[in-house]
Amino acid sequence: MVAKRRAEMVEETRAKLVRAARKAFAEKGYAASSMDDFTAEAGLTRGALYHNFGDKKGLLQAVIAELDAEILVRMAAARARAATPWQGLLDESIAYLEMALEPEIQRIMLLDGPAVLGDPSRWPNQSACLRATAQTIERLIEAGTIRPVDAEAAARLLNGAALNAALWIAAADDPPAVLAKAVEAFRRLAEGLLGARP
Amino acid sequence: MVAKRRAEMVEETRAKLVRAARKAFAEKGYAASSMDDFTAEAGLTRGALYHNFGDKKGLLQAVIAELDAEILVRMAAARARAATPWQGLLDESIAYLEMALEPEIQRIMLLDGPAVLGDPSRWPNQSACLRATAQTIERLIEAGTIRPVDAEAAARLLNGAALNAALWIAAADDPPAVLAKAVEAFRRLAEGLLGARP
DNA sequence: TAGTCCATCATACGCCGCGTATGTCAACTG
DNA sequence: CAGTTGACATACGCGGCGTATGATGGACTA
Repeated sequence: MVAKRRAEMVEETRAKLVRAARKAFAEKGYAASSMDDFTAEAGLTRGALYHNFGDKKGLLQAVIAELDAEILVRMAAARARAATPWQGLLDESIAYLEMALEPEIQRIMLLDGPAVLGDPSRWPNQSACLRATAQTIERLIEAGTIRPVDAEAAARLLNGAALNAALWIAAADDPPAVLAKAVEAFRRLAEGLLGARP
Repeated sequence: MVAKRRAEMVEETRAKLVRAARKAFAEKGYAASSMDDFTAEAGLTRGALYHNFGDKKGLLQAVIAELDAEILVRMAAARARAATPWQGLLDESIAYLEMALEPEIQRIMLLDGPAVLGDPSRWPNQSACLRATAQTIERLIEAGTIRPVDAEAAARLLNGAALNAALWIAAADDPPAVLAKAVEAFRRLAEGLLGARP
């Protein structure tokens, strides 16, 4: 147990801070989260935070990077389960929509993230899940499933639609019912990307 | 000049505060805007602010209500100029997208607003421009132009897509070029709402 | 193995901004 | 014209952030 390596201890400290911050940000929001509070909860002080992450925004970036990686994995899993590539695009988008309903993801990545760090496409990790969707779209274009279109633009629009729908659903009185409406409307919009029109 | 009525003076004070706050929020963002600073700039103190708007969030709500009303007018104007109702929906959405590029609207309504006040559909004025879009869609359904769909869901998705696209465009290196891509992709998505498919 | 260095974190300090409690004056009321 | 109330200014305390400084214990060298 004792005599750990230096790198291990640093990594452990960073993990503790990210975990505590993630919890605090999700529950109270970024602005209302006191650094003294959640660093203490992690058994540390603000000194460790400033040393490892520079400032409060740096820690938020780290938390977002972690969340983004998790989202990426879950979207890929949804896409992999689909019968066709087209259904894969729909399923990964719906999966994104459902994930965006989780308070942790919604509060940190969809509300505070853009407000504090600016547009997601400018984030350090470049918002991996956005690029993943763009790649999915590009493959569908190459396969002839959907008409040529700027993949990045389409991905941004689809993600934006899902994001906003998630906020709407989460604030609704009857989330499941509203989720169904949103999914149906989303499918209709996405179908606008499909092949030739009459 | 002197001997103004009480109600007039109050309205003037509120207008001054809203104007100063709107400027500060747009330039520095909500969190970085010091109430002491921009109240002083309006020739007042924080006392007036707390008396008229309760707190900083209350003032943000007032600023947003003002912006929302302006957006509503401009969207209606864009829709009115269109040749057909369908083109009206597209034009009002594109107008929204372009307005979302303006730093004032983007910073206050799209970034800080949701982060501080939560989902726009829960705002006091209920986000008038969202309801306007929903109404436009309902009319198109009644006219048979687009297939039946939950109008509110479609409106939320379209607005969300436009909103996110705006953030993307504003942060891009070549905004005009990216705007063109976004508009084209948006049109394609919206066409998914149109009549029967093959 | 002893000595030195430096990364890692804790502690201490000052500044700023928010919210509230209190004070003041002009405007309305009868 | 006296009393009341609304509209705003002033004053105070608290909490949070950032930085500067201090302490400790691995890691490397000879």
